[in-house]
Amino acid sequence: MPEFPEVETIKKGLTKYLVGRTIEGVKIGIPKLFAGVPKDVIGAKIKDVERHGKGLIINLSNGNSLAIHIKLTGQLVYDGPDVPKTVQRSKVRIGTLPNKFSHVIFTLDKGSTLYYNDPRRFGWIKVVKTTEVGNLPFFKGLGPEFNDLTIEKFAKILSSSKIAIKQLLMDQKRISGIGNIYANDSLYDSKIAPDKAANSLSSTEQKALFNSIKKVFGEGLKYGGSSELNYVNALGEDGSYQDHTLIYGKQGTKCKRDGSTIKKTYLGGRGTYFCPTCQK
DNA sequence: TGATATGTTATCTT
DNA sequence: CAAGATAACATATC
Repeated sequence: MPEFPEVETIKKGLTKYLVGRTIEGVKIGIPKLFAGVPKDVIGAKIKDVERHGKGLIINLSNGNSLAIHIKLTGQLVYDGPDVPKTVQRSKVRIGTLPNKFSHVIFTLDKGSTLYYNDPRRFGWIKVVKTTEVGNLPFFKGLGPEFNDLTIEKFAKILSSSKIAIKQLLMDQKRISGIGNIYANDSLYDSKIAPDKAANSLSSTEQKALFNSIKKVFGEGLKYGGSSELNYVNALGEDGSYQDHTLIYGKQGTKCKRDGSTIKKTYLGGRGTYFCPTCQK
């Protein structure tokens, strides 16, 4: 799913290709996905791109911003004459551009285009004043970035609730950026059971988990994100973390540490993978 | 054909 | 009242 490593990868790509460009037009196929009016972005230059948790913000020169959340299946794909010929756009997840899921299309200067594709239409794009982005419910409720946390702050957050540790990690209001894949993998890596009460972790476990999240985030970035569903980067390329998950999606296979069969259950309505013997 | 996937938000329950 | 639990959202895919 699009979590920190995926959205950060998109942000880097968009920054490289969009900054300094001018939006010349917007074509809206599904109005629900675009809150705002085209004239508030047309003619504006793109200043920079920010990421907060799993959300993206494209700041414009006219005082407005495009606040974007791609949720499960959104894609932001740039196409233009400056895209290197060596780029292999995903055949499986995109095919041609535009395609039948290209619900919002931004026409940019120099013959380039930014496509917002979203088969499940869960995502959103909102035009708001740059100064008001922080008032949108999603950004307003967002907890601190995992990468900004020290072990001390992290430990304090964990000890604040007896909710299952996996659910706490995925609660964007407490810590932002962690979703189902990296929550499962980091808990496996640190040998902690997903349903263990967050406030019952020892300080050794807290540190192990902190380091494991850093590690799996690093791996996610290294492999360009996880494309097991619909994620692609800003140029439409697949990531490959889905081929390197530690435990996500591996139910029925053997644990690499002790050979036990990996189980799948549901915790908070979300798929949860764990080794029943080495995660305690 | 119907069960399945999930990030966020809304609503219900304790 | 707040924290936690559960349902809803949307729809392509297997």
